[in-house]
Amino acid sequence: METKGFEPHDHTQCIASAMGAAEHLCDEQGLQLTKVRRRVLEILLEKHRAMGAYEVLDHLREEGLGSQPPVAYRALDFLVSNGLAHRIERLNAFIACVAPGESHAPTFLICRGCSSVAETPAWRAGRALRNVASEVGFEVERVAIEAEGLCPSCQERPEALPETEARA
Amino acid sequence: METKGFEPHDHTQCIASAMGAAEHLCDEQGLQLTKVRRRVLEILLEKHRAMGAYEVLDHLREEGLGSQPPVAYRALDFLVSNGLAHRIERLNAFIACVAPGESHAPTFLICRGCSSVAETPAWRAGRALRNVASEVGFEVERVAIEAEGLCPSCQERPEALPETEARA
DNA sequence: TTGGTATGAGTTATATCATAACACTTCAAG
DNA sequence: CTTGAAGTGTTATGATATAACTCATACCAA
Repeated sequence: METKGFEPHDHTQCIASAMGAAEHLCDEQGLQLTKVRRRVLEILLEKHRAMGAYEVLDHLREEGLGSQPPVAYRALDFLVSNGLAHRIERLNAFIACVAPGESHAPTFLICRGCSSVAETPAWRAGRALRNVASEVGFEVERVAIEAEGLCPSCQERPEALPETEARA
Repeated sequence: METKGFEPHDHTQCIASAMGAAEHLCDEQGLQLTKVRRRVLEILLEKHRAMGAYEVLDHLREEGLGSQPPVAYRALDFLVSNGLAHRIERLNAFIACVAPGESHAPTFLICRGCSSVAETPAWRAGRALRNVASEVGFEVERVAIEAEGLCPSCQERPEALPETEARA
């Protein structure tokens, strides 16, 4: 698994393989990849960026697949619970998982310039966190590791950016 | 710095020293620790847990220090920007920093049983994340590392807990 | 077939979190 | 003193999320 999100790539191929992996996983685990759930995953994959629940809902509504918030939230919860998508806490938004099936502590690099999000394999960060937790007897069930900053292309054109403020 | 949040401790002392550190820091950096800001920090320290902005606001309102959301949010933004408090993305909530002044990637252990939050020094997790980011040219400005799970005492009484679901 | 049960979806209403925009105050620097 | 920057007060609204209940469907057992 590589860091994905800041580089161009064959998107059609990328969607097809992710949907294939999702189908495989659901089949294997006896999960129902229903119409709404499938479509939500496709939408996330097509846009290939973090999307708010209401933005996803707009698409569903246009397609006559549901018009009220719970429809989108339930589908997103299903995808997140089963590792097909992730929730970006920092953005209150969702993004398709780039490597469903692989167990991984999802780790994200969030660009404050262009709002792109890359998922990256920070094994060591996840492991280090678990080690610290176990030292105090904390039992980790899930982890969110999120970095906010600037992606390579936004570093090159600092003019158009929002203000940077003092940070902790 | 030690992990704090799951252990009893001398709370009066803890508040006094944190307020002292805050005053010192503001003095040093020419920041205004105004009445509202000071009181919000005290409230966070007194409760010693993650609090939503509206919960903080309730306290301010009772004390005649402001009654509308922006009052609380501005004070909280000030505290967060200057490292006196942290925002817990997972909870949309805020908590006083246990070690203001020390530069640290804030890292939290969030108990889903009792909602307690411990801040812990996961240096290695932060460093590992920065290393990964730099490999793809991402410039990290701030980091949120949050683990959800069970604190030691909630592990001992699993009856009263909310459901655990499948996790990614 | 019928009826039970489980899961998912539809819908209404509301809770919760957050900020835009503008007016007013305060206070220190020039 | 006046001017400008920072902070605060207030109204209004936007954005995110879930409770609670109903309905539809699939599947299985009697």
